[in-house]
Order: sequence, then C-alpha cells, then structure tokens
Amino acid sequence: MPAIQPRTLKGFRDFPPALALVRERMVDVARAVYRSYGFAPIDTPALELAEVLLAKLDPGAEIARQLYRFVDNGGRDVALRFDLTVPLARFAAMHVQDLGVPFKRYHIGPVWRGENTQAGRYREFLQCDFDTIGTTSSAADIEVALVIHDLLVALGFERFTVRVSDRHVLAGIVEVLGVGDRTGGVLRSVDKLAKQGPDAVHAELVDVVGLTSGQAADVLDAASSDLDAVVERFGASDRVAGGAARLRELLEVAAAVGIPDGRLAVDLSISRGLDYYTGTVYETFLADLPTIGSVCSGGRYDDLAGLYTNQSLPGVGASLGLDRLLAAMEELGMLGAETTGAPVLFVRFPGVALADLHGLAADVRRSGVGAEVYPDVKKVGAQLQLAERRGARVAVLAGPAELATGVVKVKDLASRTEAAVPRSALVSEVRRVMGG
RNA sequence: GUGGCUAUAGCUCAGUCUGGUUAGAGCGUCGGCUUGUGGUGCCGAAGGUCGCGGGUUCGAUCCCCGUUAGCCACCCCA
Repeated sequence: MPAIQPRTLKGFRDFPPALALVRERMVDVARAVYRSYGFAPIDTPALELAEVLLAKLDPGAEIARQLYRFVDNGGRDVALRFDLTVPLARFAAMHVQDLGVPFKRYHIGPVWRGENTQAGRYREFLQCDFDTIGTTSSAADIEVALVIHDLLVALGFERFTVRVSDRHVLAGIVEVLGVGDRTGGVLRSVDKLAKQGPDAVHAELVDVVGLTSGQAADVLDAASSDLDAVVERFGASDRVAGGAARLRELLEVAAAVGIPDGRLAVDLSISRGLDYYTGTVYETFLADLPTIGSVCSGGRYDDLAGLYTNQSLPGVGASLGLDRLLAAMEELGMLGAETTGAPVLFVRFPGVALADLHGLAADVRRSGVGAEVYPDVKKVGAQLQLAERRGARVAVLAGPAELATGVVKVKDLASRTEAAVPRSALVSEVRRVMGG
C-alpha cells in the first residue's frame, strides 16, 4: 500500500503520448497558420500580480471568483492568468511604443480557471490566441475570420461553421426599439438562442431583461433573420447599417478567397457573453459535436489596455481552445493509436553490434525520418508487435544473416510486406515505403 | 457556485433493486505451441482495497451518510 495515492486535481489532466503527440502537432499547425498571416509570437509569465489581472474585470465578475490566487513568499497578491488577453493588454501597455502599431501577435500557453468541470471544460487548458491591436480597420476583422477558417481546415476539420456577427447590429436594433439601456441583458439572452430555443429566450427577455412581449418578439425575429431583412427594417439606424456593412464586406472577401459556403455564416444571435466585445464577434462550432461549445471564439474590442496606459489600443482577435478541440477529436474518434515519435524501428538481433544498428539508424535520421533502435534482444515477433502498437510505420530487420550479405530488410508494418535491399539503399527504401 | 446522474479487472460492461460460501464476461496484457517475423487457432497465466471514509447489520460491492472524481443541465466560457 503506497503512502500517497497518486492522482491529479479536479479539472487537471495528464497527457499520455497518444494525446500529447496530437496536441503538439496541433500547436505546430496553429503556429504555422498564424505566422503565415504575419502574426509573431510573444510569451508572458503564467503568474501575474492579482491587481493586473483583475483591473479589467467588473468587481462581481464570474471569472474573478474562478481565479487561482494566493500570497507568494514575498507577501505579494498574485494569481495565475485566466486568459491570454489580459496579459496581452499589460504587455501592450509596456511595449507598444517599441513595437509600433498595428501589432499582430500570437500567444500559445496554458491558462487556469477554477470553475466546474464538464466535457471539454478543464481548470487548466491551452489557449492559442491571435490578435491585431492598434487598428480599427475592418481588414483586421476580416483577417481574423480567415485565420479561424484556415486554422480549422489545417487541423483537419471540414464540417464546421464560423458564426460571425457584429454587436452593433443587434445593439442598434435594441436602441431603435427604445430599450437601449438593456442592451447588455438582451445580448446575453439572445446569445442562448441556439441552445435554448426561441420560447425560452423570449421568456427570459420578458421576465429577466424586462422587455415587453412585443419588443422581445421583434428582437428574436431580427436575431434569427438574415442581414438583408434586418437592413430593410432597421437600416435607418446608422449603427445597424454600419455593422451590417462590415459584415457584408467580410462575406464578400471570404467568398472571393474561396471559403466554401456554410463555413462562414452571419448569425446575428451570437454576441458572446463577454462585455468587452464591441463590434465583430466570432464563434466556431463543429457540425459533428456542437454540444462541446465553441472551439474558437473572439471579437473586436475598442480599448484593450485603457487601465494600463493612456494610449488607445483597439483590437480584434480570437482564441483557439486547443484542449477543447482535442477533447472533441477524442470523442469523435479522430485520434490514431500513434504513441511514438519515430516512425522507423530497428529490430534488435543477437550477434549484431549496437554500433552497426545505430549507424544505420543515424543514416535514416539524417534523411529527416525519425528512427529508434529497440533496446532489448527479444523475440522478433514481440518487437514487431510493439512497433506496430506504438504506431511505427516501418521496421528494419538487420540481423547477422542480412549484414553478412550486405543487405537489410525493410518491412512495411501495415501491409506486413518486406523487401531486402542493399545497405546503401536503406534510406531510399524507407522513404519509399513511408511515401506509399 | 446551484441542481441531478454515475463510480465493479488495463478498456467496455454484467451482478446490487429482493445484503450471505472462491465477484463474472468480452476485449486487452503476459507465457507456451513457434529460441529470426506480430493480424487467425489451441493451451495456460497474471490482473479487482467492488473510488475513498464512516454508519446500520451476525455479515455490506449491494442499504444509509459524508467525501473525491467524472458526466449532464444551469451559470459562465475555450
């Protein structure tokens, strides 16, 4: 009986190779997509002064209660970051003068929130943020939508929808209806439309937000109609017209770039619960697993760093919820059994010097393909079985018999076929098998 | 944070409602048939504090309470 029961904290998880390999690959993909659009990486500390993290939050904000916060050994009130946007605000306030605007950065790192767990909701999870700050141009908003789309495609998804809206549209409508002071409540309620249905939202608009039944019906009607219908009815409002124009431009560009129909859709009902979004908002849902929630969300904010600097820093960006996406892929059976970093395994035989095997393996590695030498001299079958279970693609059999005649056997683990080739042809044969 | 459901072998689950001798299955794992070739077959083996703690009882995996974790709804959000 061990003295201490090994376990992880609620909402925290281990990543065995099958998950960690996929996760690392996803991070690589995200990095590549972000860089292809000109975003540059930054990094910031996991731990910040609590006052810095709390500066932008309302005193009663839900997220403030979810903070992992403690007094450090120097008596400082500190907390783990709960997102990457607030650290960006602090970072920007300290460094924009050196970097210049517009400033485009991506930031991949873990964040912590002490909230209740659920499928795809953890207390420690990886966020992959990208933002453009220092410009109000809709070109930046459009770019965010394109990046989200490219990101999901690069990660291997086809059936997804990036839902886009502009808060000015619904907010403008609410103003026209004469209840502009209730905008926040209206947006929060309407945001639940997809999940709870029109009846529940209507009830909430009336009972909680305090609209008349007619106003609630108008809001719901607008939220579920398309852009043209809304403009026709409420276009006299500059605010509505302006938001609609930006959304139309976004759709035009998306179409011109060749984004397929359905991948990007205007949905006026989405508005995001977060108060600091002021314009365009984005949410991304998987068609095959919508219940896991948005896997990539974001929006435009007027002033990122107002509490830390006098310089006005508007911006727009989004965050890929990589761990949530990973959970979705796990549930959708998209994960393979691969648990090894090297696709080529050299079988160990009695009577073969390690120097010879490692020499051959080094040749394979130099060609850019990972290779490992099995450490133990065991039955060949057992070695092959382990190789396949780990997800290796190729086994190399170089035993005394082969080496005596100057050949090696290269075995395709999937098809279970093998070919004997001269030692000098090892690398080309390995590449041939892996290419096929 | 609020409410609900669940917890049995590495995995997926029976069994518990009607407490009672050694808690089962499939798959997986390991060994042998086959001391240099893994998907099938046959033989054999290992592996379970029935999440944890307490209570009721002659006796608890089963009933009760607590706790931890997972899941679901709300809240919020990636």
